[in-house]
Amino acid sequence: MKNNRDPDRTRSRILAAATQDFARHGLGGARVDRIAARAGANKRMLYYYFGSKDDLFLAALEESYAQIRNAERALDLEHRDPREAIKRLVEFTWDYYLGHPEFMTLLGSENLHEGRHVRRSRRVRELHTPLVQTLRGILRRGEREGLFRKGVDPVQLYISIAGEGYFYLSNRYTLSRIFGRDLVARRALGARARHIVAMVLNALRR
Amino acid sequence: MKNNRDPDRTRSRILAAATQDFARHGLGGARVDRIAARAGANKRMLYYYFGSKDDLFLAALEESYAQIRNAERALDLEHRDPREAIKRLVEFTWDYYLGHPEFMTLLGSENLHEGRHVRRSRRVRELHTPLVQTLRGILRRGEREGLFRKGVDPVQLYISIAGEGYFYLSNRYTLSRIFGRDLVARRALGARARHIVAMVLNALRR
Amino acid sequence: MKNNRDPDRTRSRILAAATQDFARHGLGGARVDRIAARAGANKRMLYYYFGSKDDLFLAALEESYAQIRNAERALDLEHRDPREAIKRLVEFTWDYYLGHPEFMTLLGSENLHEGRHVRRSRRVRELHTPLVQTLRGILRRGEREGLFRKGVDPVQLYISIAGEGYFYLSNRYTLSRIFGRDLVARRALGARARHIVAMVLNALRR
Amino acid sequence: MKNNRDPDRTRSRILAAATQDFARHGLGGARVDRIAARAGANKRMLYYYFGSKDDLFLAALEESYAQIRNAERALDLEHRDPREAIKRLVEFTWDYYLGHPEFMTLLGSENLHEGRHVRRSRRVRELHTPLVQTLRGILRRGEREGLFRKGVDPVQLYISIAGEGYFYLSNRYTLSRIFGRDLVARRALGARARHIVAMVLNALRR
DNA sequence: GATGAATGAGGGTTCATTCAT
DNA sequence: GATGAATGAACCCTCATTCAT
Repeated sequence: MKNNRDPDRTRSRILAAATQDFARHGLGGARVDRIAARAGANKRMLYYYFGSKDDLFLAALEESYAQIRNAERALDLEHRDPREAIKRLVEFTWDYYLGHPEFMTLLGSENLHEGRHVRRSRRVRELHTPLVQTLRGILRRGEREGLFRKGVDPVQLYISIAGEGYFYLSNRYTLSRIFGRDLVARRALGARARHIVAMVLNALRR
Repeated sequence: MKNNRDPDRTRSRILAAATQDFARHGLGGARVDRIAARAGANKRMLYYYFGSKDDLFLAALEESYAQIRNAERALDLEHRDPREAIKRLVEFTWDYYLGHPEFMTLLGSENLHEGRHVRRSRRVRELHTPLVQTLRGILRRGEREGLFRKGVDPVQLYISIAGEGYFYLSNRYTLSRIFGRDLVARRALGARARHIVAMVLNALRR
Repeated sequence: MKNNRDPDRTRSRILAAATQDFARHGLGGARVDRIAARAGANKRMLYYYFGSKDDLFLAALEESYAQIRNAERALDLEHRDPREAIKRLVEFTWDYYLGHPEFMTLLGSENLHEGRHVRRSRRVRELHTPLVQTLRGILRRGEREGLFRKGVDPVQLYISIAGEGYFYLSNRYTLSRIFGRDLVARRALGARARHIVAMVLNALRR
Repeated sequence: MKNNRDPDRTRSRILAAATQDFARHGLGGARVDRIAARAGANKRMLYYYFGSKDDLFLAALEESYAQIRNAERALDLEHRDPREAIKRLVEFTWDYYLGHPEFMTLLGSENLHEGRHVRRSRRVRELHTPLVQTLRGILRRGEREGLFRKGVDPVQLYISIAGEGYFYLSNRYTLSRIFGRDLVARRALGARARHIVAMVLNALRR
């Protein structure tokens, strides 16, 4: 059951294992040995394909960004009623974080290291141009239709939408402890989703 | 320049150095040698006063929580107009994160490790009971006075207020990169502060 | 409940704690902190009274030697029938090792370190002169009375008597394992005692 | 002078160096750095091959047990006159301890630690089954031929044979000191060998 | 493309001992 | 006689990376 002689699968198995390990333990806490073992690959292969632990981390991060942006594009927000579009985006973002906690941890690690990997990546930058355009379009249409108040910056809005979910989920352990509540109980999650939608939509009202 | 024979100062110098190093490098990335050196103390003293790296991390975290909650209490929110109180809290929270980036990184580390330190800390739990009471009171008064919509959960609201600032600031490196903007430029920071205030107050409107 | 101002008790408590710790963990494995804690004394006192860990070890060893030789002298072997005297000595030695396992461990440690403490101790040497004299006397009387064979060296005999018990008891863990028997079960201990007595008495027969 | 690329030699060099260091300094006193240096290997290799200092100790112990039992088997005791067989075993055991002092120290360490390594080792247990069988056979033949007294337990006898040499040699430093004799002078060693043979054979007589 | 063996720098922690009071 | 605070050397172990095959 060796994974010999299927370079693509070897590569992608390493990347998957790495994403998992980086997510669970952070960049510094991830272990090259563990990643190789989990991927069923020789440690040397990891260097063969990715060059270094840092490069592997960047590859994992790029891949994760690509995935969320891909899923986002499929929402088809441009052709919907502005309020509906915002609601969909809010719910999608919440659900995505909920379903992909590793993505948040990857972001956390990258920011702990002051974005030193992402800075070198052209791909990451390119992935995000469309997102801003789309949001700007929705906001404009909402303003014209008298639904939204004026002057809302699409970037600020996106960061708000993401932040409402990110902070709750990425910091769920400390928040659960300080507030004495299990914030990831099923009912709590549902309540949070409704809260965020209400917050954002109300905040945009004229 | 020995720092002999002033146990309190030695202890607090170690704690300060530790907070800094944990903030900059995360729990795993922090170095016991570096902390001791920065504190001008012998490495052994760190263990003498705190027992282990993990216990030192918890001490740093508890201290940080205590500081933000102390500052928060000084806002005297109970005796203010509900809208004013919320605005002050929002601005305070933003300013605090802005002025204490190490606090965010500490939280990030603790959550990466699934809250395993904070779980053992009674102190952290106790520090937060008053905060929720205060917020609940403000929301009630706002409802009674017809200013705020009903049914807003104080815990959810607090997480929103904090999340709006936390995500923007803690993830400033990746966000700056993906949106192609310097999010910590002075003007950008001012814009974000205004955005958050507007978001939260608008969201609470009846 | 401080043990202030009773120097003799402090000293002897330290010595007792040290003997225990050296016995349990060996010279290298013993811990100065643990000894002080167990003695309810400040660590500095240990150095005040004994000078160093090594000197403390020697003190413990000397004290232990003194105790076994004292108990031995009380057997009053000189005035007994030679066979009876040997039997008493064999049984005493066995019982003493059984009741004072820490003595064996102390000896083990000292020999691991090639006797470097005992070499400096005049006291230890002096403690043992009478023992050889006594044994020599018993053997001579036994020979004259036609009970024992000739030419048995008292030192060799003593080492045999001690060795029969020492090896069995000091190596009880490995021996129990390799022979698949619990050598310190009550019945096993009784059997060993009888075996040793029989061995030695039979070996001395004419 | 790199010792690259000969895994078997590397492994066995580490094991040999470890055996020496454990023997000389005990388990606690042995130093991983020293072992690696003496083996001409990188310290990391020690962990690569053996996992931990404790596992390395067990490996050394197992290997030492295997060696003495191997040499013992070569004595071919089953086909000899019972008295001759016992004599050969006694002399072999004495000579082996004399020639392999490290084996005694290893046993001493293991027992200081209450047999915690050997307990996990199936190999050690298995190595010793044949020995007891052989001794039992010799004793039975001796009884039938009217040479030996009845009721001697082979395990007890073996422990006596080993103990007579072990105690004398392992405790040679303290014993030499307390009796004021050099017990490892050539003549003393010869005398001890003769003493043990005489003791054991006389003790078995009918 | 793939492998097991090897490396050296440094990780957190513990130690016996001493200083200032 | 007694104490808490301080020291620096060293301990076992782990890491990302590279070499030889």
